Amino acid sequence: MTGKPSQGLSIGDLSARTGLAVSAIRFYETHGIVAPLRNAGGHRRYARSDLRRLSFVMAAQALGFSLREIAVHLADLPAHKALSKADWARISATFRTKIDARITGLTQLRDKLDGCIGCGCLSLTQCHLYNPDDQAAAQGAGPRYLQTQQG
Amino acid sequence: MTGKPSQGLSIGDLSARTGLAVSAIRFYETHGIVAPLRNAGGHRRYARSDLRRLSFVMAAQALGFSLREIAVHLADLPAHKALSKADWARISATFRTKIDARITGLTQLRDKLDGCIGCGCLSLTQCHLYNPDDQAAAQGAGPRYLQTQQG
DNA sequence: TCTTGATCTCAAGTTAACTTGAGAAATTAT
DNA sequence: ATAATTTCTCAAGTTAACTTGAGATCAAGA
Repeated sequence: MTGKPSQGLSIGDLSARTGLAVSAIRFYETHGIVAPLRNAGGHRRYARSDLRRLSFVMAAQALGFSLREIAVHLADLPAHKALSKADWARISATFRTKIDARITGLTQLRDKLDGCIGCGCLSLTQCHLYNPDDQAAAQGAGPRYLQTQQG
Repeated sequence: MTGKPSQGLSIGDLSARTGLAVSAIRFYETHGIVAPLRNAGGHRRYARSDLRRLSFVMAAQALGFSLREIAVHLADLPAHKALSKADWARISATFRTKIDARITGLTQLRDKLDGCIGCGCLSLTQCHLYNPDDQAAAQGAGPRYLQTQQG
């Protein structure tokens, strides 16, 4: 800890409390997720609410959301000003919806996978697993340039 | 379609039937996911069972599993020989387990997120969301060099 | 005051999962 | 037999999400 609560938290403080690497926190700044002020010497000074922002980012990422998506949601909030409980509740609710959707998608795909074990289908054209509907259900990994809209 | 069923499927056939790009199928080969034979001219010739392999890969990816994980599971199977129904059932069952785990993780995180809305916690040290237990629950995105073991 | 230690900036490297491009053979269609 | 496709190989580019390294400056304790 810096010991000087007068000027807010240092990047090292944030790192220590969130477990994020200092470099990651700086990286997030370039992506508009946090926007710290600077002290006289040019060092970043964070508000306590930034802890909450970062915690939200970490949670959302663990749930499989991309930084871009997350940034969009955080953009809805006051930039520097502290997050109110209402703000937090609002974005949390939005995410709850997304999480629910994702769980639903996974459940459906699981069930269809079960179905496919029995059906022994080789023809993908009629395989449950490759209905376009399901594709949207869970977007997983990597640079899939086609069809990777944001759902 | 090639029209000559004598020699198996061409890479273009696979592409047409799975929707995967030709380049992606070649890429998968370098990662040990498919291992086609070659005809006289050096062109790849796939078995029908490779359609099933690729379909499995696509499904698993949609569920958020990495190619590496998928490759490990497929390595359990006979390389060139056709997948038996039993083989398919076995890996599907394994994946079912993983899917279940993922759903469980998402559900727990959702509930904890709900809890956090109410608690208004700013101290991450005691926030439900950042219990190490939960971290393992869902590994989402990106090169997280630390702590990204394989679960 | 001086010496570590923390930060700063900026460029470049890394992993995953592919795509794009170039130049050259093999296949297929006419 | 030709032209038009398809494939082949291999190198290099792309996106996301960060990390690593270099050289310089700021801050804090002995």
